[in-house]
Amino acid sequence: MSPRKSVAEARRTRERIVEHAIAVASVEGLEGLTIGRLATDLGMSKAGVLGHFGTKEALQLATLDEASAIFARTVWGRAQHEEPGLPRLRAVCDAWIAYVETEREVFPGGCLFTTAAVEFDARSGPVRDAVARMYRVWRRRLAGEVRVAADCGDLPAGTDPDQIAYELTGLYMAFNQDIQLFADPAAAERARRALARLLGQDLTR
Amino acid sequence: MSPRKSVAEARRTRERIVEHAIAVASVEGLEGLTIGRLATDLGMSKAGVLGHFGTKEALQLATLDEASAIFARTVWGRAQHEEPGLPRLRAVCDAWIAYVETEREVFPGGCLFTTAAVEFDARSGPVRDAVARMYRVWRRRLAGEVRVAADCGDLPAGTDPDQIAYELTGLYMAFNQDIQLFADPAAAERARRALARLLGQDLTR
DNA sequence: CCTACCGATCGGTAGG
DNA sequence: CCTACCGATCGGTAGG
Repeated sequence: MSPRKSVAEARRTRERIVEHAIAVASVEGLEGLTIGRLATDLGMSKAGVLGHFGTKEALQLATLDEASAIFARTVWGRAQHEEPGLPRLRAVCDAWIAYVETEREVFPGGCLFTTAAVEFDARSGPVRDAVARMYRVWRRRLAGEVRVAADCGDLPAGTDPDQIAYELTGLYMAFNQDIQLFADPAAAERARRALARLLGQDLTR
Repeated sequence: MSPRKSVAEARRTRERIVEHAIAVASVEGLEGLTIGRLATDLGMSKAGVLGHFGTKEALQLATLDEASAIFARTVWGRAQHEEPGLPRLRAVCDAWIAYVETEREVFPGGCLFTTAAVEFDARSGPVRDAVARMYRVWRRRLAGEVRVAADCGDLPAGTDPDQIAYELTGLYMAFNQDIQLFADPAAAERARRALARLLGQDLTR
């Protein structure tokens, strides 16, 4: 019997649980996510699932954390090599559109953050706090990139970074809705047009 | 014993249930809404609550219907006397901002439609269908008002009504989030500025 | 509108 | 990681 292998296997099991929890939560919400459902889907016992986290709340936080890592990797990571300012901002927004459009296997019910934000925005507790913190970080990063773009003249002088970050957030919420609620094939096109108005992006490229 | 009075009382009880269901659902969601919770809050038995609707799904649909009536009355109703086109569109958007800001007693957890849309956008069934239908109607009305405004020259000639309606939806989703998740006092100001950009609205009036 | 009840499922624990 | 179990609550029904 090898303790090392056992530890590695346990970690792998935990990863499997979280990965599936993300998929379930994107459809049912973080509250609709249940231990029993996860156990059945993964062919485990409820105690086996819960043992990795202790409480449902800890499972929710772990699910949120991993979703956050995927989002950062997919959207922000892809734009990291671009120059700070408008080039990187455009790359981020393009990656964001692709993320909402193509990550349907990871998030079959759409962006988990949109779901979690609306689900917990009227509650209190650690999950709500985690969601709010993630949104704040994301908005601050967006606004920072807008600021650099404005400072170097790529965006108009009077540009308000927080305002643009706010409008970008709304743009992607509506985009997510067009895809999830209406399954509208024109959704991405509309999102890109809104983006063009906001950032003066070249539509023809 | 008066059958008429009894019927009227039953209707009044039903209205009380729906009114409270709206408040609870705006915080907990339409799935988080439970018969037992309603019964306790209203000092009734579960059977007494459920008897008015038959099933939880029927209760959810009744709650959604009443919320829709309130929304239509508060947002669209207030602008009805304005001239079709940009004047009415502006009045609708102003009323919409006021609605999100001030209807906190009716919707303590924020706009029920935002919550319901995200909660059901990845599911199937009558509730999802009802939510989608309501959003479609609302978007079509908005787009119609934009079209009139563009036709009579109050908005630029190339204006795409569906595009504007899409961007307006996103604007209000982000606005709702700023209020609910961040309790940001600058939320309304930001929403008005986004509106100004979108509709060329005069900010000084 | 009530009491009394149903089977199913919830999050979680004990003990191994 | 499992089985076996806990009290609480879920939506819903029977009968009045």
